[in-house]
Amino acid sequence: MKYEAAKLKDISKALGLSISTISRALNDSYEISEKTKKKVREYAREINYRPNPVAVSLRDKRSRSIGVIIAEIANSFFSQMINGVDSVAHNRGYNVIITQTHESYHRELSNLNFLASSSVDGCLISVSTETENFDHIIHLHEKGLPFVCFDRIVEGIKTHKVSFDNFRGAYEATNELLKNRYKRIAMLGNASHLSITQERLEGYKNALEDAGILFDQSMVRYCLHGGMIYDEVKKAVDELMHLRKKPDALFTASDKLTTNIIRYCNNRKIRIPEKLGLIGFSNLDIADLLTPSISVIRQPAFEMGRSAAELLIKLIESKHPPVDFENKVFPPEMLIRQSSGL
Amino acid sequence: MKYEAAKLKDISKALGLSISTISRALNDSYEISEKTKKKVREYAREINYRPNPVAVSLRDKRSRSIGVIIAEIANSFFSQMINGVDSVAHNRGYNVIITQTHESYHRELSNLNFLASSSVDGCLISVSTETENFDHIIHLHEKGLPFVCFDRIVEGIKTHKVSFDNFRGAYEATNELLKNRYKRIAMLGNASHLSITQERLEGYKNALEDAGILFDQSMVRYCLHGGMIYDEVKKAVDELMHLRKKPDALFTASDKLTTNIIRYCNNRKIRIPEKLGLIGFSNLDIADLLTPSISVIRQPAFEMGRSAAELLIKLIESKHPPVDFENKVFPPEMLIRQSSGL
DNA sequence: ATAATTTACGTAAACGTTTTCGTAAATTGT
DNA sequence: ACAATTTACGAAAACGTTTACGTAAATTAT
Repeated sequence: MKYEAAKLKDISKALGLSISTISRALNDSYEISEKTKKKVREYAREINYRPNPVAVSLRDKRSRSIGVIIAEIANSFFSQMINGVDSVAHNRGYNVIITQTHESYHRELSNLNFLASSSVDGCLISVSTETENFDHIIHLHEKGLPFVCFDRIVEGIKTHKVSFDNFRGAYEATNELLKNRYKRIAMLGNASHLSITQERLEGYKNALEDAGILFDQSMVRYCLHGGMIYDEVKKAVDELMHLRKKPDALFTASDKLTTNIIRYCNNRKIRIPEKLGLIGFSNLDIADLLTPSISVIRQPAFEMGRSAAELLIKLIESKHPPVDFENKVFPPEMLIRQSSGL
Repeated sequence: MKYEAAKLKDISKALGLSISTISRALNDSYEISEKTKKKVREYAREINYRPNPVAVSLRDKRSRSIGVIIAEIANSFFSQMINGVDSVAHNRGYNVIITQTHESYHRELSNLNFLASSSVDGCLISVSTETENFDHIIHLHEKGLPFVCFDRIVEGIKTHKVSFDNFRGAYEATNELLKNRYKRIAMLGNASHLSITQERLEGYKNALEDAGILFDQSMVRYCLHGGMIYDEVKKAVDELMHLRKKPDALFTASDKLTTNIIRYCNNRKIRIPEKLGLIGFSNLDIADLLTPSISVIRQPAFEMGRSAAELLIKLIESKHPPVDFENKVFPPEMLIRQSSGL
């Protein structure tokens, strides 16, 4: 026994009216008498009729669903962001289809094709760390599929963007360490070609510069997988720690990097903040429970998700392509705790 | 300019063949000559044709999508579980639509209606803490919508279930505390009517009993929101801590309860494990990084997700309703660390 | 050589909606 | 009283597939 929902035909037969009359009655058309409307509405409610969204999608050439492409659900930044997306999408009657790249370009490609062929009305995308070429996205965008980029920004695409003030976050974080008299501050970044990595690097550089400290390329290391793979992080920090002049503080430029550095220091018995000052990007809501509590740059992920979803839906529902595009930049929330100095 | 995907008609016109011939060629029908098939396939590939899934859904009366109802995405257990669901669903060509209840019965109801009317082929559900009546689920299930229950089990529904050995997890956790010579072990549980809460309570009780300790009702407290709301947790622990004979150890029966207890102890400067032994359910992957490191009962969330998805898809794709139903019970992974005693 | 069968394709219906167009019946206007 | 208009509805097409059915042409069988 397959699940069968009520349809217009059922109401039509039951009331001896045509299908089109039923449809119009339920859509409150002026062409239908109040008496008929009432009768139809009552019966529809009785059998719990809901328009079949698949049929409506086919007819309207829109599915009322939006696709989301992110790296990992099991990442506090993204899961909070999805919450934001979800909250506005559901309110506006849109379905959300979430796909993960796990930081793989290949999966990003296949997810994107999947979403496009699934007739989503638009797409929210934060590219994978592996993605260096944006042709797949630009191609679909040019064919008319609405996109909103968030977090990791795609170059060369004319659309709305929701991003974060990575420069300022990194600048203030570095500055916090400087203020606490750390002298040799290293930076551990995500994949070097990502927009966010470059912006964070600039913030870090500028803070050093403003403090009169010479920028030293050897104090910067990148992790292609954004900190997901512990061994990659370990290798990078090991290198830093074996420099002739090793760092006395560390700025970590992603969520997973921050937690894996803490794991590293635990393993190596490196005391934070005495031996190594630490401040990093993180949206983990228990960063304050660690010992020492971790100073973090927090991103307003939920609000960013809301904003991205709103922009996308606006794009989808507008008749004409907008003349100019918004670039919403969210400010960092600096949560200064123990790890960045006492 | 709206996004327009290639369709059969485009190929049909281009090659001067009928739409049905194109369709059959692409579906490798025996009725079409190899020569034609080749020609069609090549052109289809050239224009990147993909069948419109909405049209296919309407035709086939199935959408190749499954709905998931959980409490919170931003909860490590659920996000890991979704990863598992996602991994098998995508392999089998199914879409995953995730909805959150935020532990509200009302939202569960509306999400379920939304999914059912969205023509999902089946549903994976872990009920909200507020849900005490399962009629909405049973009703849809009786109308033929396939369900698989996981984690929090629904009573009175004849279908596959994917659960966790809550009894054993609670038993072993309590036992661990007993082994370390804690005498007055309290339990902090999720909403009392949930299946998981009752099973965990039984495990806790049995461990006490086997150790010859009298079960004391006043040592058990429940949090209706499963630990989501700090004040609710605080109130419950405050009560425990103001008992004449206050507990010397605590068993927390959910993810959020465990982290919020740690927050409570931090605030109140209660030393773990000296003043209060602690062991709890948690799937956080940084429980080992806290000081002290937290002993946890870990649930194989990813595997549970995979299993649930596999069972659901099997249900969806089987012609006849299965004669008997599986009840997969996953064993706990006990990660004993410092918080439960030295 | 002619009948029977197979091959290779086209036509049309169906899935459940919405909407354009058409039209009897009822109402209004003069 | 008759024309003009409005009211209230039905028939049918369209969205993009898949597939049952029909059928010329090609092949095989006798």
